Amino acid sequence: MFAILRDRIVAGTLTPGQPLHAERELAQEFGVNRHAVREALRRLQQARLVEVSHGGRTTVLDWRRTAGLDLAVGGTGGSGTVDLPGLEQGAWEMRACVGADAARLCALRADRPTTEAITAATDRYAQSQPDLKALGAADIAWWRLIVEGSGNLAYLLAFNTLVQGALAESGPPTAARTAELLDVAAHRQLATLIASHEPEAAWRLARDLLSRSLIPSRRGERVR
Amino acid sequence: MFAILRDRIVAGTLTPGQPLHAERELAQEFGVNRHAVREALRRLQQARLVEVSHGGRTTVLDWRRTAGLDLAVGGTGGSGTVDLPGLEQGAWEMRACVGADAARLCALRADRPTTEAITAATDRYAQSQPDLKALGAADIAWWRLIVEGSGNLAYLLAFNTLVQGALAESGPPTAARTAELLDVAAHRQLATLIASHEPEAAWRLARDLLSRSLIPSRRGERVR
DNA sequence: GCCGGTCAACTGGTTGGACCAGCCCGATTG
DNA sequence: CAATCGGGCTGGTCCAACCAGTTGACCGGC
Repeated sequence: MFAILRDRIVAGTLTPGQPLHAERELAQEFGVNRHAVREALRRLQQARLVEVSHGGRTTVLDWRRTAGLDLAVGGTGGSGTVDLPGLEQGAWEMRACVGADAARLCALRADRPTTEAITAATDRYAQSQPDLKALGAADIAWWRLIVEGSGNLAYLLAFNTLVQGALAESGPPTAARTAELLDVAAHRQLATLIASHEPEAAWRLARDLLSRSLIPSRRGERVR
Repeated sequence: MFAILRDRIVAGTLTPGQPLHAERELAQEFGVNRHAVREALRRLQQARLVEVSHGGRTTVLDWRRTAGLDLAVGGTGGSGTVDLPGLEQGAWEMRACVGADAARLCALRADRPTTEAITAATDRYAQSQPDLKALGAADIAWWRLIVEGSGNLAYLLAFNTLVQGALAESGPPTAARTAELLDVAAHRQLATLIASHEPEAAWRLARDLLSRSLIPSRRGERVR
């Protein structure tokens, strides 16, 4: 219900400004109770995909202007992720951009316990090396420590969204992503740069490391 | 109802793993019908602040690990923004980081109509100069074009979240922010760099422009 | 003919109560 | 003691009203 309407909105089947059917009608159309409709509409409202007004009709919003990053992660697992061409590519670019700055801020701000925790996590990361799946999980845990160490709440929340959303379980990792995961040396070096508080070097290394999984952008090439 | 529970969770009054009261109890406590409780819980669930399981009890999640960036923007206006110390500072940093990369990608990818639209928006921006409020609105519209021109959907969605959330209407602009808004020359120059497809220079200028409104970070200084 | 108030018919918002479905845990029973 | 069963909790769904705003057509007076 929620997922269906959401998909229709982002797909453009329901255009911005267009009034949705009345709750009672929707209930009949979907063969479901009106309360179920209302809960779905509440979720659409929170996702800022529709606007409801007491007495008036519920209208579709322009999601490109109103929807938030959490659009990338459906609901609590079950609802299914939204299918937006280009979103995954964008998520990887965002990971590279924000991850690098998080490493920089972490090198700038992290206190002793934090840097030690990162070093310890680096060892755990190295030890889970043969298994790609375990490596991926350890990589996420490792980055989480850095993002937390950056002291930037917005980065932390965006990190959660990306991990649970567009970056989660998108099939087998690409060759570039595999290469990134296997480069334990770079991870170790980044941990060292953070521990020794070298923001600029940490930023540069993190940027290089995270940019590997990106499809190179050429002039005029639009992401879809 | 939603806002109250949300605030209790992020404030730590309700700790992760702790089971929430039953829906029927919550309805009685808040003096409201159970259906209203359910709608609030649905929203908490979508915000990934609680986990509900049929038959079991609804439990509080660790929002630092699960909540997404949209936590920064309450609901549709009315619900009120969450009060999370440090979130606003983090949001400004994120704006600087993502905005700069968006400018870079825009310079890399934007086609002719897009660059022309940006140039036109720059003029509109310059013309709304005396009024700080109008200038701020024009600034947002201007940046929106750049973010859209970057072809990165994740940036666009995050931009929406930031604009409507932590960055929205937080009192009068600071002196640094005012200086940024009044620097029409920098805006114009950035538009030129984008139109002439110079990603590196665009990135550098955007980064400088957007970093002005930031509180400088010193070693060991944690953002709260 | 135009203006302005009124009212009926929508819209979403809330309520109460009943019942279904899944989980948990203690009592029962082998 | 262990496996099983069942009752009483949990959330999930439904029906049937009624409240509360909004809208627009209608009708009277100017």
